[in-house]
Amino acid sequence: MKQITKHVIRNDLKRLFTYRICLIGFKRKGFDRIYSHDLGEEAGVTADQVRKDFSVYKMKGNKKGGYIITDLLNAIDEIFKYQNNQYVILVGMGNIGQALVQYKRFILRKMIIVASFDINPSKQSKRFGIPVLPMSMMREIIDKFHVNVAILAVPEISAQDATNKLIDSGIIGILNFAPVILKVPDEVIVSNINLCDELESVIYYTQKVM
Amino acid sequence: MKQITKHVIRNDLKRLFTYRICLIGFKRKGFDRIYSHDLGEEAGVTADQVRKDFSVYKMKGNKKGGYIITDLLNAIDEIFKYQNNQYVILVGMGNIGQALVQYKRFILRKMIIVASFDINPSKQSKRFGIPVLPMSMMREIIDKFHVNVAILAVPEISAQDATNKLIDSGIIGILNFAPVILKVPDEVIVSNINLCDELESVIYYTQKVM
DNA sequence: CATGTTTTGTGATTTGTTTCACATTAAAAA
DNA sequence: TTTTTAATGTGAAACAAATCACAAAACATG
Repeated sequence: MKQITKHVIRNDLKRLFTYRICLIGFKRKGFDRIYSHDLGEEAGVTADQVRKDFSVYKMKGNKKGGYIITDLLNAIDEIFKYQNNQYVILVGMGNIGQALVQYKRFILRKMIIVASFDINPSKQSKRFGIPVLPMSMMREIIDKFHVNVAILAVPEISAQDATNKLIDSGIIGILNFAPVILKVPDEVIVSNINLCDELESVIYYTQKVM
Repeated sequence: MKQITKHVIRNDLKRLFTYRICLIGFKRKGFDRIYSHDLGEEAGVTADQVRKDFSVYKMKGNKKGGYIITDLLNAIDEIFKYQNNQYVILVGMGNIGQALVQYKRFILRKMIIVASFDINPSKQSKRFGIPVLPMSMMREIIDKFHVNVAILAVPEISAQDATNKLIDSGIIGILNFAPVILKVPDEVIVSNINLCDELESVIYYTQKVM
């Protein structure tokens, strides 16, 4: 029962996500090549760091000519395996849950919320674009769509129960918005997003600055 | 114009947030003392790490008796200065923005969204519990409530413009939900929450496991 | 009251990450 | 064609973070 906290993802992999955002931006602006220096500037890291990261993942550029943006994007896509749609489920149709269901960007990245679950039957009748189902149907949906990953957006108090049910139904990865450290078996991945902590940390640092 | 990315906050400070969550949980269960071992178990870190963290911040326990939970919570509160209400503003009343405005937990942590801003006048008439104002009123509100920190939940395309306006109006800390690396002056803190990246990283790791 | 046990507190060590330094290469300039 | 310049690529060095090991303290027990 080891808990893997926040930094589920290694820093260098996180930077790959950042690089991708930047690269897409450069591409949109009409560039097709990029120097480590410029990408670093955009991504907020040193040029050394950029080259080192690419070096680790065997992404090659051209001496003097920089990196070809499309190649980099393809390499990153390859690392994160973007060929196929990834089906996920969502538990908890409160404020956060509803926002996530309507969040368009997931689909652009081939991540599809196939269904959401809520204990409250009144939520189940409302129209959200995807089915809102009772918890009892969880296993059926997970099996049907071969779902591995769930987004957990339930209140703190029911987070652990929901987690147990998810794991019981075959889920092995959870993106958790509840401010609770979930107890899960070793093989289950948990990544926590704590909105209060994030906001608070910004406030903390702005006060340090002054 | 240096961008401070994701890890705005040092790892040890992040762990303090985690410890607090756990400590509140233990307190609720009726404990008033805690051993580093048990807290570590709950927080998903080693007991050594817990003691080391507390040691760094001069939080003292009692040999053989463990730590007094209330003392720890007070010490953490002291580090993050929780005496006063912290006023923040929100920009962008899309899905995410609306969810954040209704997010109860901010208030429990004395973080109060005093107003939100949206260019769309139709949003301004709707009832969300707090005023939804045109961008032109930003400076007035920031001055009135001495706001330092803003939550940015606008579409990617308008994120940089909104950021410029925020900084221009005196904001020095931004919690950014737009998938863009914002260009800001050195003294401005940016913390990025990229929901796609987070979900994707969970998917990535579940696929590694299998 | 002495002895054993449990837990904190922290310097020393190890491990991990970032930065540095420079060899290598390719293009441009002379 | 040779020289200069500007980039990548990566091992080595420096730095940062986590773990280890154990001394010190407090309590429990005989």
